[in-house]
Amino acid sequence: MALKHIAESTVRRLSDYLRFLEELEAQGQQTVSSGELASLGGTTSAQVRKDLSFFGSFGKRGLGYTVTALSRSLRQILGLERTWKVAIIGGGKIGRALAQYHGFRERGFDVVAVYDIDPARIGVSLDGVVVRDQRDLDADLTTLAVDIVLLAVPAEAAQPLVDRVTSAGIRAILNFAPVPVQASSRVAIRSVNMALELEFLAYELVNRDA
Amino acid sequence: MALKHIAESTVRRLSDYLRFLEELEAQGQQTVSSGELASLGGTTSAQVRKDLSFFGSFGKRGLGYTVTALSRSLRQILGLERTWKVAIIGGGKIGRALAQYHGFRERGFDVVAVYDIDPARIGVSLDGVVVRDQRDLDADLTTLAVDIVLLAVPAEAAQPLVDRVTSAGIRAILNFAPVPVQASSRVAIRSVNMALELEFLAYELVNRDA
DNA sequence: CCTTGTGAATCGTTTCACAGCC
DNA sequence: GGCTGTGAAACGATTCACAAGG
Repeated sequence: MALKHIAESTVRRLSDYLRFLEELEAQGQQTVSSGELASLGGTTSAQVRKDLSFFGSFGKRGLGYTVTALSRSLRQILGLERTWKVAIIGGGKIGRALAQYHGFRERGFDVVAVYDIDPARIGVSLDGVVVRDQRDLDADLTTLAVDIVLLAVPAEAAQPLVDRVTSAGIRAILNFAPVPVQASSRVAIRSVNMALELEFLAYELVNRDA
Repeated sequence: MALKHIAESTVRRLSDYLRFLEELEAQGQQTVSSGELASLGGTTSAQVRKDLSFFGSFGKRGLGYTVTALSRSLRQILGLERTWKVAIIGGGKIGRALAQYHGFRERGFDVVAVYDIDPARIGVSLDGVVVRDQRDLDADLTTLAVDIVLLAVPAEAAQPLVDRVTSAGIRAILNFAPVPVQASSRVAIRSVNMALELEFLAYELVNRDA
């Protein structure tokens, strides 16, 4: 299963579906239809069924999907049956906010270390994680068995750090620096660029129904 | 110009191009080719030319684009020739980090107000912006002439606030709550969901070259 | 010769529509 | 009757390839 390449948009929607399923589970709902999942996520029932069909067939015709079973299947597909170790590079405002963000741990992402180069920031404790010296980074990535690196550093520091952590074997990076970064196709990179999101909204404000 | 609907991906790339152009401008470079812009942004020269072609023809054959002229054109297309007033709802960790994030002001987005419902947070000053009582929100949105609202509140508070601010006339929202929110098609909404980005990376770690 | 601008071709995703099953 | 699963159709975005201009 999952032999072909799956579209990024599909994977993101699966995450959304999982969130809804967990809510429905908490409410004790037994089954759910593709139409119901669709309206929660702002998509269509056909889209939901197609998304799931890439990975198998999980529903019962005439009935829908069993909430708990589908929920478990999605967690397995998304690789959420284990916890993942996350290191944050950059102990500035964004790095600190990320380190203290509870939503990560809730979903199985454990922040195991935060790094900075500024001595004033090293040693500070953030929700139980102490900021470490960035010189220890390369060794730590291996000894701590870090899976995912979050980059919360200035623009000019981003690409060199991508190169550095990928050399150390990291294969997944979430970049918050306001600059596109590149790595080998073996490495998964996502960028979150908040200023760019605002620029998109500015564009929409100027051009929507114009 | 810009009559047809332009793909979101195109608009986002235009923001990237603009960033590169500003760098090149700072370095004093006079002209730039589509290929050069492409390699900076990790795309192709044909993509760059196609993106620009939706809005006009900005280059000279055999020569490329004049850095300053294209830069100005893109700023105009993206609606960045004016500043935009931004209000942040939620004075928790994320709201505070956003309020103090310098990257917004640098790109013409002025944080004019931060709101919270917790009396312990109200009155606190964040980089010159004082956290206000959320009860004042509706009136303030009009009197302060807010253009864009940033939502940095818990999941369950997000949709009600979307409804509330859109009723007050807001037409652009950047949502940081970890839940999809919906509004009329007159309103532009973007969501930044960091846990979802991590889940995508987890999926990639499990499935890439599998 | 170099590089743009763009129709045409390709590729990928979403939507449609219906057969199959509960 | 209701709802899934899925080929086929429609749609949309990217890439190709080349004519035209500097």
